[in-house]
Order: sequence, then C-alpha cells, then structure tokens
Amino acid sequence: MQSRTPASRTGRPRSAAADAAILAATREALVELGWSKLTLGDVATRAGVAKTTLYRRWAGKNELVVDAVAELFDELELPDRGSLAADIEGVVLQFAAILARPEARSGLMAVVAEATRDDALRERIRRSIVQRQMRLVLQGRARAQKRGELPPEPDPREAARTVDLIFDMVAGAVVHRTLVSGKAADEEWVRSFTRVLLGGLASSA
Amino acid sequence: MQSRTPASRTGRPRSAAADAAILAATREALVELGWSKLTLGDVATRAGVAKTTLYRRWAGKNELVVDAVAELFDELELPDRGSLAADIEGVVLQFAAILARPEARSGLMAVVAEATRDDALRERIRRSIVQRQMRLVLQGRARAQKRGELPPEPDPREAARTVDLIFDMVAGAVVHRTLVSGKAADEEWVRSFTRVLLGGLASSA
Amino acid sequence: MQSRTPASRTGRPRSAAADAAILAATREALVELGWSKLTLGDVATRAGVAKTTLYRRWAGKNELVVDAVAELFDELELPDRGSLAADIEGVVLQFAAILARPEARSGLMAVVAEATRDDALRERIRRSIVQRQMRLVLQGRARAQKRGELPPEPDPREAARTVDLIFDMVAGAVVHRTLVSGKAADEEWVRSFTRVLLGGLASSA
Amino acid sequence: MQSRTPASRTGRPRSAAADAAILAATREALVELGWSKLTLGDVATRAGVAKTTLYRRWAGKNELVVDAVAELFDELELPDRGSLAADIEGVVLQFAAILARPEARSGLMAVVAEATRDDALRERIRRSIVQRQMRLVLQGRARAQKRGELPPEPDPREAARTVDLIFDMVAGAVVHRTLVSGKAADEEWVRSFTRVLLGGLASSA
DNA sequence: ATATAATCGAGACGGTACGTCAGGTCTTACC
DNA sequence: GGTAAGACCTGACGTACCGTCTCGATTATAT
Repeated sequence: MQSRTPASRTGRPRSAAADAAILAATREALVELGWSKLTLGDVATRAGVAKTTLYRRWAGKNELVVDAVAELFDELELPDRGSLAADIEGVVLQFAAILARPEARSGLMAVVAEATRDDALRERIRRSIVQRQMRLVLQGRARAQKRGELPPEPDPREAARTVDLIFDMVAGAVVHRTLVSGKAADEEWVRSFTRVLLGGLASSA
Repeated sequence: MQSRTPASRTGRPRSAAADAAILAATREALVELGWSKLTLGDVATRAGVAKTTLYRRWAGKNELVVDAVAELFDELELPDRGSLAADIEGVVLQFAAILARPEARSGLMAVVAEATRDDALRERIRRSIVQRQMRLVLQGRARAQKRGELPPEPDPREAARTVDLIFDMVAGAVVHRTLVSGKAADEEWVRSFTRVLLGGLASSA
Repeated sequence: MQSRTPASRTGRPRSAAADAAILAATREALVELGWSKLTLGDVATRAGVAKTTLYRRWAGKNELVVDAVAELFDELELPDRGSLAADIEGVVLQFAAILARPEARSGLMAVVAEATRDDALRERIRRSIVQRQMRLVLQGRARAQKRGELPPEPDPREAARTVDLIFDMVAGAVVHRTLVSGKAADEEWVRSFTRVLLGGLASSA
Repeated sequence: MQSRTPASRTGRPRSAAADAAILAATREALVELGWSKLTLGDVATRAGVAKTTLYRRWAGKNELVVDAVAELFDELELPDRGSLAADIEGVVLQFAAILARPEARSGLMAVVAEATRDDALRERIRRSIVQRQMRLVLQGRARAQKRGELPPEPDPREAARTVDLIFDMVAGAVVHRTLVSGKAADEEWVRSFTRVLLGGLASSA
C-alpha cells in the first residue's frame, strides 16, 4: 500500500486503524464530492486524523485515490456457472455493478487521466487494479479449457496477447458504455456483448 | 460551441479570432502541462487574451477542454479501402493515432471523469465528440451493405442498438489499450481486434 | 465643470441633461454605497447613460465625486441675524447639517484623502469647494465691520491670514466633531464653539 | 490590535514578527502608493508574508491601515515647556509634523472617509487613535491647573465637554490646514492658532 | 438633400486586484 | 518518533471594476 520502513523500531508506532479510516473516508468523499472537489484536508477531517498523518503515508491525492478505489475491485469473483458464456456474463455484470457505484466512477477515470502524464502512477494503477484482476481472465480460460470449450493454448506469448486483448475489450466496453455513453450495462447489453466477444474469439482462433 | 445569441446586434462583437486562439492554446497547454496542471489564466496568457474573455465564453475548464479536444476528432475519415475489415482497421488506427497525442490523452479521460458527476458535461461530451463521430460507424455499415458484406438491417431499433454496441466496443477497447494498459494500439493489435469484432458480429447475426 | 471646447461647432452636441443626471446619480450612489463601493458603471446605469458618455466628460471617479459634492455646499447662506456671533452660529449649523448628509460625508473625506497624493485633485477641490465658500467668511467679516463689531483690517496680508485661520478652525472643528468624534454638531456644541472662537479672535486682535 | 484567543494552546503559534513586518510594510506602501493604490497582496509581498497570513489577522484594508497609522501617533509627547501656551504649541507642532508625513496623510483621511459608512471602523479609529491621544489634553490641563493657569474644574461633565471641544478644535484645525488647505502648519500658524484658542477658552470660562 | 462629424447605447476587450481555497510544509505541545 | 492542531507559503480560483475599444444608430451643422 504505502512504503513502510520495517526497520524503524523506535518511537510511537503508526496507528493501523488510521489507514482503514482514511481509505474509507476517501471513498465517502468520492461519493459526495467526486474526485476534483475532494480535498485531503476534508478527508483527514472525516477520518478523524491530522493532515500530517495522511501526508506521512501517501504522497498525494492520486496515490490515495488509487488505493481507495483498488479495494473495490477485490470483491469480483468468478463462480462456476457451467459455461464460458455464463461465466463471462456474470463477471461483466459484477464489473458493471462496481462501475455504477459513484466512488468507483469518479475515482477510477480521474486517476487514469492523471496517469497519462505520470508513469509511476500508471504503474501503480496497473499493479493495484488491472494486474490484480487479470486473474479473472486466466481463471475463466482455464475453466473453459477444462470444460473443452477452448482448446489448450500452445504458444504462451500468443496466449498472453489474447488475454490482454480480451481484458482491453471487456473492461473498455463496459467503461465506455457506463461512463461515456452514459447507459446502464444491463443484462441485455451484457448478453449481446458476450455473444459478439465469444463469437469473435471462436471464429478467429 | 458556446451558446451565442444571434439577436444581440448591439455592442462590440466578439472577436472570432479569440475562439480559435483559445482552443489552440488549450491544446498546447494540455500537451505541456496535462489537464490537472492546466490553468485558465495560463491558457488566456498563451492565447493573448484576458482571463475575462475566456470566462465570458466558457463556463469553466471542463467545457473548454471538451471543445478543444472535440476538434481533434473531426479529422477522422473513412476512406474506402475495399472491404469492411480494412475500413475498420483504418479508422481504428486513425483513432489510436489521435489518442496517442498527449493533448487528447490528457484531456479526454479527465473530462470523462468529471462527467461522472456532471450530467450537463456528459451531454456536452456526447454531442460534441461521441455523437459527431458516430457518423463513421453509420457510413461504414452503409458501405458494407452496398458491397454485400452485411445484410440490410430490417429492424431499425435493433440496428441502433448494434451501432451503439460497436461504438462502445471500438472506442472502449482502443481507449483502454492506450490509456489504461499503456500499450500502443499498433497495426498488429488492431488487426487482432478487428478480426474478433467482425467475427463476433458475423456469428451473432 | 468639465472642459468644453467651444470651437467645436459640428457634430452631435452633448446632451445637457446627461450632466445633471450623472451628478444626481453619483450623489444617489454615494448615499447607498459610499465612496469606496461606488462604481462608475453603476453610476452610468443609474443615470441611464453609457459608460463612454461618463468618461467623455470626467477623467475618473475622483473628479466626478468632487463635482457632485461641490454642488451641495452652494446652498450655504449667511442671512443677517443681527450679530456676528449669531451669523457664525447660523452658518456653522448649516455646514454641520450638510456634513450630516451621507452623500457629503462619504464623498468629501474620500476625495480629500485622494487629494493628499494628487495635486491636480487638491486644486480642483480648493477651487470647487473651499474657495467658493470662502465668500461666507468675507461676507460675515464685512457685515461685522459695518456693525462695528470688528475693527477695519489695515493690513491686507494679515487679513488674508486671519481669514484662512478662521476657515480652517471652523471647517476643521465641524468636520472633526462630525466625522471623527462621531457626535452631532448640535446647537449646544455650536454655541460653545462660537463663544471660544469669537473670544479668541477678540482677545488676540 | 486583533482579537487573539489566549485559550488556543494547540497548533503552531502565530509569528509575532509577522505583525510588525506587516504594519511596517503597510506604512511603506502608504508612502509609495497612497491608500487607494495600496493592495494587500503588495503589502504581503513587502512583508515577506503570504496573503493568507495577512487575512488571518486583519479583516481588510481599512482595519490594517488604522492599526498601521495608529502607531504613528504614539510618539506624541507633552514635555513641560513652562506655560500652557508653550505646551500646546509644542504638541500641535508635533501633531502637524506627523500629519506632514505621507503615510499619515494618505492613510488617516481615507479611513476616516471609510468610517462614515462603517460604525465598527469608526469605533476602531476612536479607540486606537483618538481616545489614545486624548491623554495629551488631560495631561496638559492638569499641568496648567497645577501651575494656576487654569482654575480647577468643578463639574466633571462640563469638564469632559470642554476636553472634547478642545480636541475637536485642535485636531480639526491642524488636519484641515494640512490636508484640505494644503498649507504647512508652521510655527507662525501654530502661534496664531494657539493664541486664538487660549484666548477663547479664557474669555468663555 | 447630403455629406461630415461628434455623440450616444451597448457591450466586448486587456488588465489588475480581490478575497477564498487547497496543496503541501513546518512548528508547537503532547503522547 | 507519531500525532492533533493549526499557522505558514504558494499559487490558482472565479468575480468585479477599471478605462479603452469597437460597433451601429442618432443628431446636429455645413454644404
């Protein structure tokens, strides 16, 4: 989360509760104010913490928001629904549900925007959010291969490329639908989208 | 661009040159500073214009950036490359090229993020950017139907839904690839993406 | 009032009504807003006149206010009340009454303050206000000499010096009482003041 | 000077040096620019202090200038020159010398003008400047009574009224001579003025 | 009649200062 | 050494007026 010097044994230890309180306060402020009107002073007040404490743990607003938003995506799961199509539909719907929550909408896009000019921030996002959820694609593919829905992938480089493509297509489409087009990614839309995606993957294999 | 009352015949008319200078200065500042460090005072200075002139024409930073970025996408074209796949690959590459320019990267995601909390802004984005480029999808489909690559669409509601889906998938995937994954949407990626998209559309029809 | 080139015979003549309307609007604004919050744009609006018209006739706020306030003091009179003491008391009370009006209070002190750094403005004040009311002192002395209350002044330079001193003492005391001490220059105070002034002049002659 | 809550024991204490630096910078700016062109931003810069620090301590330009000017008058003294007349002449000359300094000229009249529309400001002026120097009149009278030049005052209300009158006459005359008539209150003028004042007080007693 | 010319209203223009706010740092006293 | 509190410097905000300018439209005198 943030750099912590484990060697420091002296002095008062950092409050562990403060971390959680600050991240929760950040999400609360994102809901009420959105990214651009969120202020670190306000977050500190909400968390019952001094501004100094906050700055000792995070470098700035961007890093704080990334951490606060990243936690939201950890609740994504991939229960076995019996078929690849059903599995995908399920996780896409979960993803859409998270993006429908204001703390995710406001925060995620903003830090992505900031990351266009800050490589360290982009890397932090990739590691904390994107990479961490890549597991879902891998897990879904493995399960589909076990079911025989997908052939085993002989070339690992090609496999990685396909995973990336799928991830960009899934995440990109849902985000665009939700945040740009401004329409809900509801069951009907998810079903159409999944049909096209799977059909394309099958035909292009 | 901004509302202009054509009825007001009296008083000194607004300088037409100022509009262009301001939008150009905005893009220049986006390149050098990015959205979050862009200040309206700086834009005004670059444009050789007083801050008040800028505020007289745009409500704030968001509206200004939307207009400045929107102009970038007007250069998109759909030359006839002989097949639907080639047409799509061409326009997607153009789109990726625009998104690779820093003034687009910085500005676009930021205003989308802001739009999550501002319906008027989202509508402005939809009208100025999204809707305006929807023409490409329509034009491409018409051309493909004339070629016989796509069947004529009997149900207009279903047709509109498909256009929306395609747009979300194309725009979303390219944006996610470029801005989130942080990798170039190069020819190889575009070819893979187009193959999946077209294959999916064909199989799901 | 303001410079007018009598040689210009051609072109549309300046509206005579505008001058009066502007000065009246200025006094009205002084009453409601005071000097520091009075704006020329607002005065123009109140007078039903364009800002340009106002600037064509006055160089700025200070000059305008001097002219607007100067008119107030023209109503001072020196009716013959039978004795020098009564004459002085009468005119001092009139002066105090004018200074009690908000348009005079606000405007007069402000332009005097401005004049401390603007010689042209000080001269304008001296000519438009101070000098113009000096007549009262001269008239009062002449009348008192005719009555035999004051001896004829043999030395004109000494006479001028005395007139100046009286003027400074009268105007200064009333202004200080009204605007600094913040108490009314009522009949009782005026009687005490006049007694001291006349007694001093008599004993020092 | 400004309200200070002595109860607040926590947090970083206010810099004591800043107060003095700001008031000195204010007087410096008054000398160079005069009241109307003095800006708080400029004062802050001169004082080597942030604008916010200035606003944290003073409500606005008027309050700041009152405090800055008030300090000037604290140097007034009433050395024993042997007679009431000489004492008065001495202090009036000192007063005139202060009023001849540009920081006093510019500032004093301006805040008096502002005070015509702001009761709190008038009270601040009365307490910080007028009342504080009233000591001179009291001290001078006591000394004169000890010398036998003035009879003891039996009625305290009448005594207070006389002190007020003297103060209005002295301060008013000097201010009017200096700032309105625009002539120096030199020794000759002061001698004439004192002769009239004392003569009047003696004859009206 | 028709120039010619200055005025008028309206309102945009380049500036400057306003007073506020947030970011991020520093200085206290306390724990 | 961590912590709460809050003062501090910096720099941008969006607004208000300043005094100037540029319009089209009047309203006079001088042809």
